[in-house]
Formats: sequence, C-alpha cells, structure tokens
Amino acid sequence: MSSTSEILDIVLRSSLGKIISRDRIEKVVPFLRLKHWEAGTIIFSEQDPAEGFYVVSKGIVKLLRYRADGREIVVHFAEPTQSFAEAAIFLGRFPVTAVTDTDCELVYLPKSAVMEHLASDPEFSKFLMQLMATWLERLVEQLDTVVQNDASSRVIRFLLNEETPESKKSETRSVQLHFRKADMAQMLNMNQATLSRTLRKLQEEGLIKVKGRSFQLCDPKRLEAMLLPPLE
Amino acid sequence: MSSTSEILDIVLRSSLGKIISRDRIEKVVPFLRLKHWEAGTIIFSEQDPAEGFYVVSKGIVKLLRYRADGREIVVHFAEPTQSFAEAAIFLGRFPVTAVTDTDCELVYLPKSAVMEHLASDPEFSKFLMQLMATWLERLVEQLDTVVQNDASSRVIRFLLNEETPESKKSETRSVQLHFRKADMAQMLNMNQATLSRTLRKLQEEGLIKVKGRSFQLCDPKRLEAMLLPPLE
DNA sequence: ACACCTTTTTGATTTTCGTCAAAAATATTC
DNA sequence: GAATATTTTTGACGAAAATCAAAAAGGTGT
Repeated sequence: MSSTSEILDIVLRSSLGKIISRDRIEKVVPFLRLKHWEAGTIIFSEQDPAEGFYVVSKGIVKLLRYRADGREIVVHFAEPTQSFAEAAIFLGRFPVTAVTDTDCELVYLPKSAVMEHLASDPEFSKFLMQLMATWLERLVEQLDTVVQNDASSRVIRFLLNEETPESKKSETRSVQLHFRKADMAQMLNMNQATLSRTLRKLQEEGLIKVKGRSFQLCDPKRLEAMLLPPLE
Repeated sequence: MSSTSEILDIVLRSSLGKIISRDRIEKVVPFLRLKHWEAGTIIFSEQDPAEGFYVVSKGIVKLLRYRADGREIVVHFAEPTQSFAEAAIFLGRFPVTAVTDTDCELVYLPKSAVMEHLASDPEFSKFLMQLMATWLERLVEQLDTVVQNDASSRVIRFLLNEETPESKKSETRSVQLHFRKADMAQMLNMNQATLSRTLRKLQEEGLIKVKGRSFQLCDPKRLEAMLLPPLE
C-alpha cells in the first residue's frame, strides 16, 4: 500500500509536485510516510510541537481550534492535493488542531527533509513562501467573511469564494460542499438554524437552489451585487 | 534625514536586525529607502501589485480591508520595529490595505533586494518564513478572537493577548493601547458604543480598571476563567 | 422496506448587540 | 485657560441572530 512509487505519485500530483522537479522529489520520497487515518482522529493538537507537515491524498482534514466551551472554530477544510501545517515547522508548534473529517490518507513530510531541501534549493524556499502567503491570504479572506455582519452576506460570500474556476466558466454555476451544513455554519460563525433559515430565504428570492450539499447559483450577478452597499 | 546610517540603524533595531548579520544588512542598505508618511495616507491598497515590503520606524500603520459599504475590517496595527507585507511579495499583490494611523516613518525593502538575498542566504529564507508563520499564527488567533460570540469574551481575550511579557511578570498587570478605543472596537468587530459599555461592565465587576488608553488587569485569574465555560 | 441514526429544518422565545443622536469627557490649539 | 476639535460615553429603541426543543428529512445497514 504505502509503496515508494505511490507516495511519489501523490506528491507529484499535489501542489508541491507542480514546483519541485521530479528528480528532487524522488530523492526525498524515501523519507516520507504515507499513512491511513480513520475519520474523527486527531492528527495533531494546537500547541503540539511540530516536526513536519502533511499532504492530503484522500479525504478531508478539518483544521480548527477548540474553544474551552467545546465549540469549534473551523479555519479550513483541507482537500486532496492540498498540504497543511507548512508554517508550523517554522513556528515549532501547530497553531491549530487537525482532525480527519472522513477517512483519510496523508503523506507526512518531516521537518528535517524540508530543511535540508530548503538549503539546497532556493526555488523550493520561494515555493514554500508562496504556499504560506496563500494561507495568509486565505485567512485574511476568511476573517473578512466571518466579520461580515449579516448572515446572508456571509453565506453569499462563502458560496462565491467556494466556487471552482470551472463552475465560473460554465453555464450552470454551482458549488459542491464537501462537508456538512453544520460545518459550513461553523465556518461562517453562525448557528446551524440560522444558516438553514438564510438558505431558505435566498432560495425564496430565487438567488440559489439548494439540494443536499449542492448549491446552484441561479443569479450570480445579483448575488455579487448583494455584497455591495444598498442603493440609497 | 534619510541617511544611510539612519536606515542601517532602523533595520538593525527591527526584527530583521535580530537575524541577519550586520555585514549583510550593510550591503543592502543602499537599496532601501526611508520615507516619511503623513497620518491618514494610503501606503498601498488591497490587490495592488506588490514590489516590496516595509519596516515601521515610527508611528502606527493600520492594515485593513475596506468593505464595499465603507466599513473597515482591521487586521493589524503595525508598530515600530515591526515589518509588514512580507507575504505580499510572494503573492505578487497586497491582500490588505495599509494606511498610516499616525505620522510615520517607514523603510521600504524592494522585492529585488529581498530575492537576491534569499538566494544567497538560507538563514534569511528561514527567518522570512518564521515571520510569515508568525503572521499566520496571529491571524488564526484573531479569527478565533473575533468569532467569540459575546462582547466581553472578545474584550478579555484581546486584553490578555495584548499584554506584554513584562507585564505578565510584574505585580500590577496592565495593557497600554497604542491606538484609539474606536480602533480597538474595530479590531474586535464590535460597535464603539458596545465596547464602551462592555468596558464599563468589566470595571463594575472589579475585573479591570480603565484610564484613557491604559488598562489595569485587576484580577487576571478571573479574567482567564471567564473564557472558560460557565460552571454548571 | 423497515428500523435506526444522523443531519437539517422549523417554530417560539429571549438576548445581545447595532444604530442614531446627544451629552460628556478628553486633547489640542492659539 | 478659553475655545475648538476629537474621542468616548450614555440612553432609547429596534433588528438580527442565538437558543432550546421538537419535528421532518435524509442515509445506512440488515
């Protein structure tokens, strides 16, 4: 299962594979580990010492913070080909907790391999910084979304952000959710009941159609316009 | 004013100065620029192409996003010795807007100088990544704070986070604000009036004392306990 | 197709916070 | 130190969303 060639394949297909040469990847592959994780397992916890980072091969990993009151603050859902916790190896600790949301397969890249590679390949360090910069951008975006003060705006914004580039080109624009609506509510910092009601309202207004976990954006222009200030 | 030795001094005192050798800094100093900025000036706007980053020498720089409705989402207040927008040179664009909150003096480090240095000094790339990782941590922390759903918790959390290590050791624990209460309210995603009322409430409960921009934490233990779930 | 479990929706009620506007307090300038 | 401008506090009110609990819908396995 966890053969060298399989790991190679995963890394090549991940975002890392797009920047690092095949040669270099082949060299580090022997130091990487592929592992299966059952749904609901804690991969690491906030403040744990960090000795490496991960690439998702299969499944969804939920990155979050646990509140003292048991509530969860979801930072991100990591999907296949994405890596996560890159920054942690530079902080020395994980700033969030990672839990498998479904059964998963993850490649683990130990810090030592990364650091060595960093010294020998300036391109790699640029790439890592780009990755981290993307995380920063994502977090700023999320902060912005979550702070939006009415529920509809947050939902609309989420949907527009979540839309894939393919969908944007196609005729029937849609968003496919890879996790529960309850999770979505968490990400948007609202009550599950409020999300439900908000979605109903948006449907009644003919802006979207909801069917389980798929959302059709019936009127993208009007959706975008709703994020702008009301005309007065 | 903007003499080479002055710039050298600022960079040495900044967080960059702590990691990069004096030799190396001296080499790049001729490529850096020190500039004065009047209060309320936009340094760069969200999505502007990024060709360098900044170190604050004097004053406060507000990093934020403008909403379509004119509201501001404050991401951070950058204070002297701090650098900002490092990540932007890897993204190619600024993810936030930067506005001088007071009169400022800033050193500008052009991307070209950074990139050159990056190739020749692996220590520097590690340092830059640490800087960016710190930003990430800060953003996660802020997301967590802002999402806290009641005003008191947000305020308490902010105060505890804002406390300096020195204060934590000292007898009279306190926090000194470097910007207006209105700004603080923005950071905490609440109305200025709400912040005012919340502070009053916390004072009445004997938890803090407020005098202008300085806050005394009378009962740090109880403050921390308030972030925990209520006993039932 | 049934029973079982999970997720989502809905209703009724309460609470918290935003809004607006005016007054008070605090800084700043001359 | 009076006068102006800026910042903060306070009050009255309304609106939006949280909460709790129960019903409905959707999945899964046998």
